[in-house]
Amino acid sequence: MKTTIADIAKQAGVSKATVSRVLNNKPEGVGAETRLKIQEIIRVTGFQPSGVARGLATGKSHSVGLIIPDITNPFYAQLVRGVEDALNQSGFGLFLCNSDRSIEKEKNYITLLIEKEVEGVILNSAGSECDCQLETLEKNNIPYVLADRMIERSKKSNGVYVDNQYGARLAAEYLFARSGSKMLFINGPADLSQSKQRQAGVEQVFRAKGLNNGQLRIINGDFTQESGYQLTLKILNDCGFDHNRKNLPFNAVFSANDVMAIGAMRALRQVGASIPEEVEVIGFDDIELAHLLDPPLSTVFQPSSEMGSRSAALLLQIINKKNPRPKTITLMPELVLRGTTKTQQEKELKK
Amino acid sequence: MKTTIADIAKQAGVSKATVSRVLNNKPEGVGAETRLKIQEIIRVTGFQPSGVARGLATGKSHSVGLIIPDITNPFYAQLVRGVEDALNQSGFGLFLCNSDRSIEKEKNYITLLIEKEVEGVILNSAGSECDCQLETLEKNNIPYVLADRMIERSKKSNGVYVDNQYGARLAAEYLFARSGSKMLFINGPADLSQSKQRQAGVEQVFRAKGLNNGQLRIINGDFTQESGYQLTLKILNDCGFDHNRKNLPFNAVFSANDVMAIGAMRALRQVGASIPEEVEVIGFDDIELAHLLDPPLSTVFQPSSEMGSRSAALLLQIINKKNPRPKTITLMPELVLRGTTKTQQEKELKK
DNA sequence: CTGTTAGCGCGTTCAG
DNA sequence: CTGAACGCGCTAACAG
Repeated sequence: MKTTIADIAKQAGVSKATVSRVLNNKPEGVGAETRLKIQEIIRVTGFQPSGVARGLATGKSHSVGLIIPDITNPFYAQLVRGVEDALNQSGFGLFLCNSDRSIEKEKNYITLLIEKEVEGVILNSAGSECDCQLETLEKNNIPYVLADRMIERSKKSNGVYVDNQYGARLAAEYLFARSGSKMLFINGPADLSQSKQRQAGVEQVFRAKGLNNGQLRIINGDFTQESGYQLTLKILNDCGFDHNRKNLPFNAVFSANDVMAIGAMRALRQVGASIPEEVEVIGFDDIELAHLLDPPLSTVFQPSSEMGSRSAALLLQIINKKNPRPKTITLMPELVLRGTTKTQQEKELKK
Repeated sequence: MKTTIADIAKQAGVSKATVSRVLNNKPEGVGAETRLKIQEIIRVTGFQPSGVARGLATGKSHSVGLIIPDITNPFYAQLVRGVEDALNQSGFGLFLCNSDRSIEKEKNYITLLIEKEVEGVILNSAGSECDCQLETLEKNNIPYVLADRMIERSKKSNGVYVDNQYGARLAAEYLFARSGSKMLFINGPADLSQSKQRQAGVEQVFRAKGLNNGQLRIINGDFTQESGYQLTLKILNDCGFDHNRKNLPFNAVFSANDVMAIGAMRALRQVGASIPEEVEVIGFDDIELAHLLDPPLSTVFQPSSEMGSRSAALLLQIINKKNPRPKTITLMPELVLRGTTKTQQEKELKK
């Protein structure tokens, strides 16, 4: 069968304990000669100790879980990459879980992760109102960090966030800069913390500028390209938009992610509205392909990969008991102006 | 501390064995009453058995590893999603590993996975020449399936592939259809099986049509957008391309993946070559955003998600001993014509 | 139908 | 410096 620590011990003519000691690089407790001899045997035999058995004995599985909505979304792919890289440097394994933002799937995954005895969980998943999953985690005494997903109780939790309100403000300030601007804000699902914060940012600018209700329309999509497309198209149709009459119900679109922005652009193009001349568009995320679109998508950049690596680093800190009290890290987004917005220069000129 | 099966047993006034039996839903061996009683205790106490301990006892970790180059690449993201979904349905956990196509990283990950005692590995990673990782896997008696990555010895291995040669032929046949066509083929890294097969496909059509050497130029990129851009631009410059003289060194580009195709498009646009009028472009993969580009990218569709789910299903079969002899599944790619190619209709008309 | 006894492979005392 | 013995939490025979 599989070779074990006992086999190595027998071959070396020593006891399992000694082999264990060299396996774990215990500084002392083994003679230099015996150590070399055992190491040699391990080398030639290609022996690998069982992490499972070790986990049982030490209570450390050396693996963590990561729950995200969907790896297929480029934003999460970046985040996962950041997590994975940071984790791997510390020799940790990563269980990947796609929840599709379903609270039920998320619960099942948490159950799975607990069974796997992960040492920690990074969570970015379903809605914000139900936090029973976190209770389960806490009851089982397994630490977690929230990535880009604030929830009510998260004030007491560890988390890595991006300042969504600030990001939304950046976009809103740009789009509301010219007088007579009318914005369509395609927000994410209403129950998400990100959505609430971004909406707060938009409304903050809206109020500061003293605009009227006709100048801001907010709808909620589900982050898919299709929803951005359908929602935009519906509004266009409902308003009885006629390209010849140039009666566009808005001249600016701010979308809570790039993918929906792309959907919106598709709808706009379909009805013959030009971008950015007639409608300016700003997305959120800055996925890799955003600058490859035509016109290249202006957007609010989120440091997704960094959010992942910081989350992982924070979790590792907690696991190593280096971090007693809850800590929150906030990363800053940036406005990236490209082809779907009129240039700043042009705006200056018009003044 | 953590509650264990022994605690439950004590509370129920039975032995650990009995609890274990209801935990594993052993059809018989437990009285209906006792079973209900134990189930109730488990429910209220929220007890979850340790998969680690179970793994040690049964030799089944109920988790598998997946090694891919980079989750950030949309193609792999799709594949991972397929794998994860299929695995999760069977209650398996997934260790995700990004190798960056580095043989060393790949080896380290395999070591990690062996320590984790995964029950199987799905592999799509580094070059094709070194197969010592597979030997390690075999020596440790852990089954694996190759996903979209044929290697020399893979004839004897389980694998799920897409017919790359056929896919390349589809593209080449289209692009070589009109007389006087000159194709630039941006292939992937030369050592990859996919690259070899695609090149074979292109050359097969090339020979069948009896074309001359001036009509096909093959270069190797590394699947990044930047490489597609740089390589295309270099060729354009080396030929002393002058937009006014209309001396384009090729009128068709076939790229081994969509991302490089996008890079090539960027280069073409930069020098003022129109797509598809002056240069037709076909990519490979059909990533989600391909049809959102302007013009929408024509490409060879690969069923990446299905490749993932089929790989996982196959691996599970093997794990369950249902699949004694090596099996190979080949999926078929499809040519998707969109805006970067002149339409078929137009070609018909010109005849 | 249920309890007892042994391990699974490793880490960790505690003697020697 | 080293070995024997025990335990991690659970499953799997084997008894009763």
